[in-house]
Amino acid sequence: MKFKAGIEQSIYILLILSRIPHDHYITSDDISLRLRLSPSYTKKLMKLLVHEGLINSTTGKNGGFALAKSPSEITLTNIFNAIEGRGALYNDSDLLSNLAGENNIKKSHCSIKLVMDTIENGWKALLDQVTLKQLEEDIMVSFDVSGIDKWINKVIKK
Amino acid sequence: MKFKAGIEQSIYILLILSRIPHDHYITSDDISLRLRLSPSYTKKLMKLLVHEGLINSTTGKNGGFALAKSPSEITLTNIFNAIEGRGALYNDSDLLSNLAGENNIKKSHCSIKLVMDTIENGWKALLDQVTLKQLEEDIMVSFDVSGIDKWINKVIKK
DNA sequence: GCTGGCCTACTCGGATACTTTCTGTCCGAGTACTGACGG
DNA sequence: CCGTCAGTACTCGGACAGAAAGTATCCGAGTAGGCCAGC
Repeated sequence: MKFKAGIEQSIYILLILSRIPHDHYITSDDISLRLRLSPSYTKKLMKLLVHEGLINSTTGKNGGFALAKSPSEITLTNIFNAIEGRGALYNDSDLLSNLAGENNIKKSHCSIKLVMDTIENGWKALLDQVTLKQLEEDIMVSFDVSGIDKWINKVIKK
Repeated sequence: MKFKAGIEQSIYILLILSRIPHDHYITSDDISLRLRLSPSYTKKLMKLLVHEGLINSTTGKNGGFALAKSPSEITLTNIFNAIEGRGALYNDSDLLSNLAGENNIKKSHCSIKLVMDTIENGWKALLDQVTLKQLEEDIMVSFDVSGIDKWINKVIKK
């Protein structure tokens, strides 16, 4: 039970995309080069982000990726759903009926499942509070972004 | 990113142990038989629970396991720590320095790491609110436990 | 000189291997009961 | 008859495979720009 590494990588990918001027694109290869990630896996992640509707992709020469929403509209929940999928954290394997014996269940729902769902919802609520915009602002405090912007201007395409 | 199946299994193991009279023991094989779990893996899980100090084990003939704490003192956090380990949910892979370029970090800590830690703490707080006693009471509502207690009286040893 | 079509180069996208984690198994270490033997 | 001692049966405990998920890769599909030929 750990975050996929892809979660962190996606965050950085989106942070880069958030600094690209409107109507411009950047290739996945440029991003993976900068972040020193596997180019193929970066593409795979970005594909997932496209599916989730967080970013747009343009194919062909001068193609690339761009943010589909404003950074303030993208939350960690979105990223989490895109990369980890929407499946529940917890799937009960019906141990309760084994424990209780057959024909002894009054409720259809296992109460442990209920508790777990509650926890999962609380967890999602935590993720929902954090937007990409916030992360970006936090990052900007910790170092000078001009170097990044300079690099971005070199690699973006219209 | 999912709960290990072992988490749920451990919960049920502990629920069984919580209904055993004081100073009595039950073997892992009896438990795995009742819950229809792999006997070996059940032992493995219970070993982890012993390491965490949640249950006691006695070896030898008439040996077995028993709860080491009262159910009200055992939280989901304890179980989680025992099974999943105490490692952080999130390990940053220092992508920030790749993004920023070397020699450009003002702060020593990546702010994303900070956000993630905040979320992880919130998550642990959620788990901490749920005790084994609560789970037991919830379960008792949903079905008749007399069948379980009867079975327990048959298999426990002093 | 302008327009249309074709070609090429470059992009994303999906099917395919490799690695790590999780699950499950087997055999050895240790202890309490049991039974026999001797006093 | 009672106490002691050794054997045995049963338990947990740790080292060893198999399965599943996560990570990384390669090659094909598709598009936009550039070049050339024809008008």
